[in-house]
Amino acid sequence: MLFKRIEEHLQSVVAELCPELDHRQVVVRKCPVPKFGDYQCNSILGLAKRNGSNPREVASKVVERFKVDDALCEAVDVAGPGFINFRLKVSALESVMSDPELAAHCFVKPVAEPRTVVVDFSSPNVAKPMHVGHIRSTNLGDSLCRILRYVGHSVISDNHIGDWGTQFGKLIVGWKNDLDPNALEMDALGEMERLYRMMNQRCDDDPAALDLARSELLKLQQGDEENLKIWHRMIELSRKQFDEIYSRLGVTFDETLGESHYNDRLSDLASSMESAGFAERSEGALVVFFPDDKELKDHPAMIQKSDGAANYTTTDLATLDYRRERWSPDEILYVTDGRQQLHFKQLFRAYSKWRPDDCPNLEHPWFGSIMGKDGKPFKTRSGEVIKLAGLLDEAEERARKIVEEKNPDLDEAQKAEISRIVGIGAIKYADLLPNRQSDYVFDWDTMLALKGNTSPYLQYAYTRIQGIFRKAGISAESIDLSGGIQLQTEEEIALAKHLINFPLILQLVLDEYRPNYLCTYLFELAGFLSRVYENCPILKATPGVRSSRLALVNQAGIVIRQGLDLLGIEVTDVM
RNA sequence: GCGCCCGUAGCUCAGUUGGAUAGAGCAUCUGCCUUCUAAGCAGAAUGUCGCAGGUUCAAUCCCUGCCGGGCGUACCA
Repeated sequence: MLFKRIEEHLQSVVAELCPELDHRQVVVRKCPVPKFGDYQCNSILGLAKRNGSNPREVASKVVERFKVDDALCEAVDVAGPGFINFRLKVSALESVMSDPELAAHCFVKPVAEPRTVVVDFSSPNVAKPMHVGHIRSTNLGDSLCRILRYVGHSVISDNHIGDWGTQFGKLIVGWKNDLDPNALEMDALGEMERLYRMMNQRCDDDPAALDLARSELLKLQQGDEENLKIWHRMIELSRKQFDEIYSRLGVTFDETLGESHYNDRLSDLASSMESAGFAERSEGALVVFFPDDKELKDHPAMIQKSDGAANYTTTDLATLDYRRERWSPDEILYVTDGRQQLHFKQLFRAYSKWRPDDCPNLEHPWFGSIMGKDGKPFKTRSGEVIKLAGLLDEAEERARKIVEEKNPDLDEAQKAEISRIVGIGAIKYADLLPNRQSDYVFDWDTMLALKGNTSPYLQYAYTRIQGIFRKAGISAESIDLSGGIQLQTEEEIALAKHLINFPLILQLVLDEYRPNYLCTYLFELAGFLSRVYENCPILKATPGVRSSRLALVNQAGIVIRQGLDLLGIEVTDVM
C-alpha cells in the first residue's frame, strides 16, 4: 500500500534527522481535501511543538531529506503551520493498479500478526421469534467477522443462544396443556410464543399457575425426563427457524452453544471466585465489588443470587472461561445493545480479577436502537415487536415492485433473485450505514430509494460495469492486467486513488468496530466510478485505452463486490 | 441522585491521534438521454456544530458548568 510506504519512509527520515522525536508517532493519513494532496502528515506539528522546536522548520528539513530517494510522490510540500502534503505519482499508482496479485485481493495484505478473535453476536432466545432487535447484532457481528477474516485474522463466530431460564417453567406447563399441534407444525416459534404469553397472563392472574410453572421449572432443572424432552424439542424447533433466517441473511456461525451448555460450570465458578477472595456475600447474594472504579463502585457484579441460583453474569463468566480454555483467543467481541454496557463492564472487570494472567482483550462494540418514524422504538401499529421473518418478506416484496417497474422484461426467476438481493441488501445497508452507536429510524422509502446512499445504488453501480462487459461480449473474469492500466484522465486517476485506499478503510473499521466507514467508502467509490462512466468512453475508445479502462472498471467492480460482501450484501449482474 | 450516550443544514445523518474553507443523502431550484442501463451525471442554495467559559498556534472533537433528550442503575437477560 502506497500510503504505508510513504509513512515508513517518512518515519525513517524523522528517525534519522530528528532522533529526539518519537518517529513511531509519525502517521500518514488521507488528505481531507484533495486540493492539498492525496495524503498528509500533521504529526510533526504536535511532536516538534512538544519538543520546543519550530514545526515548520522541522517539517521543511524532513521534506528535503524525504524527497532525495522518493519514487512515489509527485510533490511533497509543507503547508500552513507544518502540514506535510503528498501527491502520488501517476506512475506509482499505475504500477499498483496493474499488479495482479495486489488487485486480486483489493490491495489488502494479510495482517502481520493474526489474532484469534471470538465474536459473540445475534443470540436469539429459544421459543421466541427473532425480531427487529436482532438485526443490528446479526448484521454488525457478521460484518465484523467477515472483515476480520478478510484481513487475515482467525475468527470464531459464536451464537450464544438463550435456551435456559425461568420462562421454561411456564412454557412447559403451556406445552403440556394447551399445545396446538397444527399451529406448531405451521409456525413453531409463533405457537411457542402464544403459549408463553398465555401462561404469562395466567400466572399474573393466578398464583397457583405460577406455583405450577415453578415446579415444572424445578423438575426440568433436576433432570426430569419428560420436561427435558419437551425442552429439547423446543430448542430443536427454534433452531430450525433461526437457521431459516440465517440462511436468508447469509449469516453463518462456527459455533452455536446455548447458555445451558455452561450449566455444569456454574457452581464451581461461584465457589472458586468466593474462595479466591474477591467475591463476597452481600444481602444474601454473592457479589464482586469494584471500589476503585468510578463507574462501578456502586454497581457490584452479582455472580450468584441469594437463592443460590445463577444469573446472566454467572453464565457469561462461565462462557468466557470456556472460550478461553477452548480457543485461547486474543480477543472476544460482544456485539450487543448499548443498554448492556454496565453488564459488560462488570463482566470484563470480574473476569480479569478471576483470570488476571490470561484474560483476553474483551470488547463490547455496542449499538443503538432502531426507531419508528414517530421516534419511539420500532413496533407495529398495535405495539407488538416486529418479527424478522416478516420484515425480510416485506423488503423482498417492496424490492420486487421496483424491479417490476424498472425492468419488466426480466424472467420470473431473475426477478425473484434480484428482489431478494436488493431487498435484503437494503435492510442490511441501512442498518450498517449509521454510526453503530446512534439510534436510527427505520424507513422503507429511504433504504430502498433508487438514489442516494443506499445499497440499491451501489448494486446498480456494479451492474453498470457488468453491462459494459455484456455489451463487449467478454466476461469480467477474462480481463487480465497483462497490458497494465494507464490512467489518462482526472476521473480515472481519482477512481484509482480511491481504489487503492480500500485497505486503509478496513483498518479504520477494525480500529473502532465500525463498518459504517466502509459504507461511506463504497458510496464515494460509486461516485468516482460514475464520473468515469460519464466522461470516459470505454467500448468506443482505441484498443489500448479500451483494455486499460476495462481493467480499471473491472477492478472497481471487484472492490464494490468485495466491499459489499464484507457487509454481508450480495450483488447481481442485472437489475 | 449517580453513571453512560446523544444534541451538527428544513429532514435523516457522517465527520479518522485536535488540523486547513464543517460534509453527504433526501427535499428545493437549473441543465444533460439518436451516445457502455438516466436506478445516472453536472451545477445552485442551505449552518450561532445545544448554551457559556477554559486549554491550544489551532476545538464539532479535550476540560468545567449549565440547558434539552435517550438509556442504565443488585437478585430479568
